[in-house]
Amino acid sequence: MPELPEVETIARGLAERVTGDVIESVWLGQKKEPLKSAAQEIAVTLERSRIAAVRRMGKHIVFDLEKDGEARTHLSAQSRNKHGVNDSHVSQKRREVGHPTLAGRSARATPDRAQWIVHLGMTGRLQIATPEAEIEKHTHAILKLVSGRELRFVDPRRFGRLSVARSADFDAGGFEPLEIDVDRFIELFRGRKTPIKSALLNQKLLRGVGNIYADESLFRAGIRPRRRAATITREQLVKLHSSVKEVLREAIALGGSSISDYVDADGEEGFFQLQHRVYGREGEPCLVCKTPIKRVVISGRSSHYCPKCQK
DNA sequence: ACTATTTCCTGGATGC
DNA sequence: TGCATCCAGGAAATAG
Repeated sequence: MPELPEVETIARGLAERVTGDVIESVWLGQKKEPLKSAAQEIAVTLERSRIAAVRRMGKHIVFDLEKDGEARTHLSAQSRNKHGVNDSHVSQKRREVGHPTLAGRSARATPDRAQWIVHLGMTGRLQIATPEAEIEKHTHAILKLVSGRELRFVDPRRFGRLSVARSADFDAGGFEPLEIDVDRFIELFRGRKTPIKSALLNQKLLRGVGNIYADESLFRAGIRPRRRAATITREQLVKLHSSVKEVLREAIALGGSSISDYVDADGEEGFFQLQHRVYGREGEPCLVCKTPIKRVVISGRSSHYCPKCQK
């Protein structure tokens, strides 16, 4: 399940491989769940755009896109044609038609900017493939790249989401856990009656922390997941602030946690699952005190902790 | 304004 | 072996 460290790993891998490439055409599947923006809007925004950068925001992967004046000329021609999404593979010849006039180019010297936002949900994957490679079941989007490769979005459980941001930059909400300072961090939890575990999972507060890293952070900070956020001392929150950052940094360094079928952009597994101290260790001895690790459900999520080390 | 619960999804694991 | 049931969980929707 991709959380911040896994998404960071994937985004870095993709950045290495597709930055500078141009999206030639887009195919989107029939299933509607994976599409948060309208299919046509996604296709039109992506087609003929250059991938200027790939980065992570919370658990989202953000592709920064640029479209020059020439591309826009073709784009508007295509929009008028009202092609169905599944016909949106753009033919070679149309790509070569015409040249922008000098006037047209100077009038639009700044490239159009947009963003393609991908949330992987539970089982989403972005794979780089050759056109010959077999199309996997549950493939919901295929981007043909000018380099000749394809970028494919595969997601069996369809919890993942694709969207585009055009008029304004994408707002992922919340603070980046690796950037927030300790005072702001403490402020996030003031007056909150919700269990600290739930607060850590709330993306409007911190973006990117998921179930694994919430449990691991709370263990390192010695705080039980059910503790009401507002009752936690300043001192403990200072500890939690550093624990969250420590866990995330270590996980990123190891390429994330491969729990079920998570692999990075190169198909490589991460290794942080070997460092888990509580997550997935119900009944096993605490690595510090040997007390069996407990598992409880908090707001529908399994939560693991050591009843002796965490108060 | 908050907080808690339900819902969406499929595949793998489990049980009989 | 086959078939039904359960479980994983992020975030939006719904309810309180």
